[in-house]
Amino acid sequence: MDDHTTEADFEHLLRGADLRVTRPRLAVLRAVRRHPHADTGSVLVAVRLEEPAVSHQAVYDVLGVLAESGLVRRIQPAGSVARYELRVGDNHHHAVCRSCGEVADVDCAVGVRPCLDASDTHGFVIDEAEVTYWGTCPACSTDRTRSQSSTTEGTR
Amino acid sequence: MDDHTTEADFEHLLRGADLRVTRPRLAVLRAVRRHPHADTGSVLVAVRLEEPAVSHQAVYDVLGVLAESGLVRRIQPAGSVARYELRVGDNHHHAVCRSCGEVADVDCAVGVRPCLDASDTHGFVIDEAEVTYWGTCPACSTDRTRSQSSTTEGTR
DNA sequence: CCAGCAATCTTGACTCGTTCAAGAAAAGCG
DNA sequence: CGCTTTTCTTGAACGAGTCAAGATTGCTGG
Repeated sequence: MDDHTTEADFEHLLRGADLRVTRPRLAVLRAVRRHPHADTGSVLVAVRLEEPAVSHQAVYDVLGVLAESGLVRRIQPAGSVARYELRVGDNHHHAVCRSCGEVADVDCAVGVRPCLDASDTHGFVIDEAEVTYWGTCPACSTDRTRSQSSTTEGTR
Repeated sequence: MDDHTTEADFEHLLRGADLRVTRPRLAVLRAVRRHPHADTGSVLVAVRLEEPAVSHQAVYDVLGVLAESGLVRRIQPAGSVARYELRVGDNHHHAVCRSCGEVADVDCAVGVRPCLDASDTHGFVIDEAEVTYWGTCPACSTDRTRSQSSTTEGTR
């Protein structure tokens, strides 16, 4: 639950990115640290636990600039809203549950930069390869086994 | 521009998937064939060129069932709306332009099923690995070179 | 070839994540 | 300690996608 990144660390991160240090920004960073892969709404709720006066727009703005500055990473699996995480810099990937949307970190087996070498990129200048693993999370796997009958399951 | 898939082929595809053959569905299939990676709005416009009376809801429904049945593939890069393509069955990937959203097909260099072997999936049962290459398309690369001064460039 | 059922489509309202805009607040500089 | 610029608040708006109810239409069996 708790983490070792100190308040001062966050302050350094912000200053290092030429961003002003504000209460909303620190609160957002703390929220994202506590809730990896949280969507904007969850971040907003978490932020307001410590800073009740922060507007939803501020959270959108903050997450936006933090993502642009590379302090947080924004992920957005198909069919899901935007989610955020603090873990940046290491090219890791994500497993997404098709039924509940749960996200888990996955270190690429191949090592750093998985299959960044695409054969023919049609002239595109590629700077990043993102891998998303689709499947079923442990919780949903169990549910499925139990209520085997459920018809409408696969996609949607 | 034109394609070799005949009307009869589409009919077979639909019947094979236990789907009724309707004018809207055939029109959607033709539209997706003509416009690979088109979003729903573009598909709607294309459909109405031949079937003016088709509702937007019908297009959503049709694209939905076609995707569920595996007759079309739905892709949705972060920050983009849903896009569709006919090319299914071969595990190919996509290059997405960060500046204009253009999408191009990319055959994975590693062969079939790229890095589907994730090291630790935290108990997730993975059934698919999706790779998205992020970069700049040829057109946008050229633009960038020309107007080198542009400051706000990177993301967004 | 036609009746009947179920799947599909039309119409129109509505949700929800996200963005836009304008003015108030506060961070950091000199 | 003011000033300038960034950041935040407030409140409205946008747009992709969804929901719901009733009208149509595809397909099956007689």
